[in-house]
Amino acid sequence: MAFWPSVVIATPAHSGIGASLTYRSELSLAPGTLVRVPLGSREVLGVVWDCPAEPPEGLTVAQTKSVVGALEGLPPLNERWRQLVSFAGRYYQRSAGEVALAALPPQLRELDATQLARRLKRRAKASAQPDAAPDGHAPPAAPWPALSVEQAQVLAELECANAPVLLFGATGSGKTEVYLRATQRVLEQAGDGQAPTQVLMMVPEINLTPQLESRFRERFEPLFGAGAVVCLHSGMTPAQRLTSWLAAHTGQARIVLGTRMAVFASLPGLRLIVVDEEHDPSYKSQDGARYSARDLAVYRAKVETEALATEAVAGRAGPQPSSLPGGEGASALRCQVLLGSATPSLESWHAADQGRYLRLEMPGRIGGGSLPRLRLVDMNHQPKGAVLALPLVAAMAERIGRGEQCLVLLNRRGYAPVLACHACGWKSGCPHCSAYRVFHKLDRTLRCHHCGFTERVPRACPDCGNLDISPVGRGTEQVEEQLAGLLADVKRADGGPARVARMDADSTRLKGSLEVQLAALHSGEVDVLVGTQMIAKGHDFRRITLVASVNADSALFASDHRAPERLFALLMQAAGRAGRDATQSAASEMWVQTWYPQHPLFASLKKHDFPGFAAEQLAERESAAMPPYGFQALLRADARTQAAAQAFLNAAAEQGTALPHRDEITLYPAVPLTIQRVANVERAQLLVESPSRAALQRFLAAWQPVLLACRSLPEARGLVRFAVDVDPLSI
DNA sequence: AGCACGCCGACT
DNA sequence: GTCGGCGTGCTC
Repeated sequence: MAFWPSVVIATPAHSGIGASLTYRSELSLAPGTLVRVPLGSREVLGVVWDCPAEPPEGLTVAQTKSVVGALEGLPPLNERWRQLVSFAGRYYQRSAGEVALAALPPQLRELDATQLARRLKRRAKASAQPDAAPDGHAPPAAPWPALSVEQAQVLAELECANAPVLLFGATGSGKTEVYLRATQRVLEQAGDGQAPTQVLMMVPEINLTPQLESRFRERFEPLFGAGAVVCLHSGMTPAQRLTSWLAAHTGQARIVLGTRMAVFASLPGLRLIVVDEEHDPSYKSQDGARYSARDLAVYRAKVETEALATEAVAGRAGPQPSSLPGGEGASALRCQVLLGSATPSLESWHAADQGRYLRLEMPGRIGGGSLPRLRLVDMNHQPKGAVLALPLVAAMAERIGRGEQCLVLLNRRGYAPVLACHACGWKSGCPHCSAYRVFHKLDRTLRCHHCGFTERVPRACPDCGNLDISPVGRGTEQVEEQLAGLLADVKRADGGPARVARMDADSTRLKGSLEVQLAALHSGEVDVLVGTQMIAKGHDFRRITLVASVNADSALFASDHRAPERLFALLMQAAGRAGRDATQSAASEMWVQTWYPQHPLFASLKKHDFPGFAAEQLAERESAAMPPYGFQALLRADARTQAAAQAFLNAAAEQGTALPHRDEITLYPAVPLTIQRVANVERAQLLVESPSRAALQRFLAAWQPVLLACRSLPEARGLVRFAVDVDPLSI
């Protein structure tokens, strides 16, 4: 008796290999089993997708190789996980194997069987020890904070929701406490006999995991043991990732906290997925399979719920009566998804408008604090060339004198985005990219933020020798320098001089320096913090009462149709950093310097009226048949010449003419990207649009072999790579 | 993507 | 005469 397992491996989408490869095995292998298989002259890790006892048609015995072996001791990946991976592969036009293997910890690929067995044994031993094991319902170490009326209301409605929930909560409204309580409720439910209940908590950025991790640990480790909370993100070492992944896969970890990659974690007892700051663009992957972790989270919750319902009907697991009041029964047997944001994505907002998602609102701040007042500074009425408006500087000085702190936001690191010669017009262009190199004054370098090419700043103009070369525009380094000068005579409440600091990717590059800088701010050593958007996100600063955005205008008129949405979210999020301490919130302010104070975005922002803003934006999107009213994909091409990139795209469009659903598809002409060349690679793209998501999907699937063929066309010589981006964030 | 095979220039 | 350049093509 022999079996013919179909196995998925880490083949890229365009390798020409279909969904899976068929091998031979003397033993039956459960779907989801991890196996080592021969591939050419190598041996690779794969996942069994199916294991029939009959060989597939059109495949001879001579063509098939035998499975080398299964990874012993590792339970197979369950059907829901495989369904998620299959869907992601199909939807984002990649192979299931590529998605599956990318979702597994890289160390699993290199680990040999004996090593793995040893690790698993060690884990089992550790969990058998009493101190690591949860002993039921020990009281929490510290009393939990009382819930606000809004929080209690939301939690009550969440409990009976049977659709994805969009939690629309103002910054400071206490969304995190809602996540914690919802998590607690899930973890106290009994599992289905095979796995204890689990929660997936996602955040957009690695920077935000440590503080959330400590809150979750503090809350749940006393209840569920020391290993109950694990993190999963790309900043971890391979060994840590493997440990966390195994803990989640075996059910020892009850909470997985992570970035977008965590959406693929193996969680056999998954009952709740939280996507915090669900509007954040970081949830969309920009390489490999370009998936949206938020969208996949919604899909995953649906798959898990359906499976639980099926099991309940089959009576295999049966609903275990939980300790919750109100006779939960079948409604407890589901996996919920909770999307949280103060400025939801228009996609999620629209879904809530349509009733596909349940919208729950928390408009008020904890402690009754109010949101900061918006102060618009019309830069047309400020002295020419002023980086910081005088009234803003005066307001900051006043607050420093009172012992309060200020945040200055500028989305550009370095000293100035360009260096220019006034005699001959030379500018600090990058020789490898169609972009300027940024002047970094601190280390006297010109740095390309796209390819990394760095040189010392020239003493004179490289073209004409003129010594008068000067910075154009401003970055965080410059604003820090100017503020230090402008506030030099300002005294703090304790009589000392005002202190200005800067926080951006440059100042936090070294490990641990982010924590050091945040600590300096918290302890009051710093009065004014200048920084990029990283200071606008999530951090809970207690003594900030003034936030200023110094250069927001570029986003107002960007060609990207999502730019206003992103700007609104950024300013709202930044404003949320101010007045988090309710005793100070009444006087807190959000300053915005702009040349266009009449722009409608500011009118909505002033009223803190996201629903009004969203309605306007959605109306615009609808009239332009843009998402979420229409559906898009991009075909992107990288090549040695722009001509080759465009030739490939045009050929692909031309040869796509006869494909199914072509009449429901609009193909736009190939165009170069805004930054046309990066690291000497020319980039172009072609927009694909359709009013129907299904039509777009079918067209893209049928297009795939055409793209493969176009790759080897003579006019596409020099093509480096191509990729399809479904539901792109920017076009 | 790897890793083969394959057909043309500068070295022991 | 070989080492090796990276162009095409395959991987059950």
